[in-house]
Amino acid sequence: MPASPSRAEQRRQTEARILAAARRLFADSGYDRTTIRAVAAAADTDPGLVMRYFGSKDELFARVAAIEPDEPVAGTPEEVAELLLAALGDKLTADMSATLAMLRSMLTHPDAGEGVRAALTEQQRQVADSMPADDAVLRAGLVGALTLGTVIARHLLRLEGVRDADVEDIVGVLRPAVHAIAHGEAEREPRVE
Amino acid sequence: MPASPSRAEQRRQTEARILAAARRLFADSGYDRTTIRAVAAAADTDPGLVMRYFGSKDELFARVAAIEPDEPVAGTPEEVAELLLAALGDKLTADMSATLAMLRSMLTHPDAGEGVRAALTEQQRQVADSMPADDAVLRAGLVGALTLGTVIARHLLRLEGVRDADVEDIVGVLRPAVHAIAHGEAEREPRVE
DNA sequence: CCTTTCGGTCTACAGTTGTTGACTGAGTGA
DNA sequence: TCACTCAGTCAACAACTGTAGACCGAAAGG
Repeated sequence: MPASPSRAEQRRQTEARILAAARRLFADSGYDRTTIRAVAAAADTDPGLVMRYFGSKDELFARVAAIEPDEPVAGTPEEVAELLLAALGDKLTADMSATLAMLRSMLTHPDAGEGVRAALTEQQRQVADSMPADDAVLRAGLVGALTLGTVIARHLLRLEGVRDADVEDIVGVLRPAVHAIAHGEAEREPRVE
Repeated sequence: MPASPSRAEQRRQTEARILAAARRLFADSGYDRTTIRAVAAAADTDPGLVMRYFGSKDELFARVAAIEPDEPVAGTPEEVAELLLAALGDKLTADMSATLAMLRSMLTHPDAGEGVRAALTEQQRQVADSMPADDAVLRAGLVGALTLGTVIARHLLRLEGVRDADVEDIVGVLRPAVHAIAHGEAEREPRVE
């Protein structure tokens, strides 16, 4: 066994521990209430090291709270609605360490919401492009709002009934709603599989 | 003109200035980033006074971030859905100093989300009671999620298209969705007025 | 008019924060 | 082997925080 791993390897491990700890703490406690000292302690290292490796608290946060954009969506309005429902299902299923960090911290970061806003806006444009309606941007925005609200309700507020429902049940209840918002009238829901 | 208003009156005015300043700052910057000193400065008074009048930062916060519960809702599922839409319309219309404080600060307060969660849960119970479905709690929660997401999208994120849309348009787009979530199938939307 | 009350101000304290810089010791390449 | 690099440690900083308490001066009340 390697009693002393190579220096490069050691560094990689330490950085990874810091990132993991930061992710967890930012997600649990938000930006302000997460201290460099706490991150260092949780990563079993020193505050000075955290600074040296990541520059500043803000840069560390940026590394951890970066939002990977959703899959691009396109197609007929019905197809887009189904794609959005699938994406929502993913957001409700995944372990959420990233999304949670994104949500809680973004809402507590100095320029709060900017990250979430950017991500939602991007998705919104794509969705809007797939609809002919002249209130397309509004409709696309409202689908985003529904998604955001649902994720917050489940993961952040842990709202009774939403917290521990099956993801398929949630998506099932939301399906007619998403279709109704995305294109004028409610669709008869397609039998999946 | 009263060069020197009565002592009691003076006190009332000062307290009011402090409360107004606190409401604004908590809403704009969240709990942690709002300091007693900043509140005092904005109210053109002294940090010590703020402490003397309100006890602590936490008590001051509780005073301004208290959520007044929504109107109770009841009736047939259709009626309940319409009541919820009306309540949503109100939330989108009002100047939101209270609701904004509630949202932004609640999400940044030490025990974040507890207030929002409590308010939503109460409304949720009422709504669930009005539906026969056995997934009533889930459906009620999702209506709450939609409401929450929409308010956040408009006031906090200021999402393009949602930010400056007419409230009636938003409610109009959301009507079939709310009906679809609240009771299984989408209603033919009632012609209002 | 004189004492009491109390709104308002000022100073200070103890703790925490992000951040810096000097230092140590072990791994690394010549 | 020896100089060098660099991961990791430690102590300290300046700024800022919530909070406490002493103090002042004018209104209130007898």
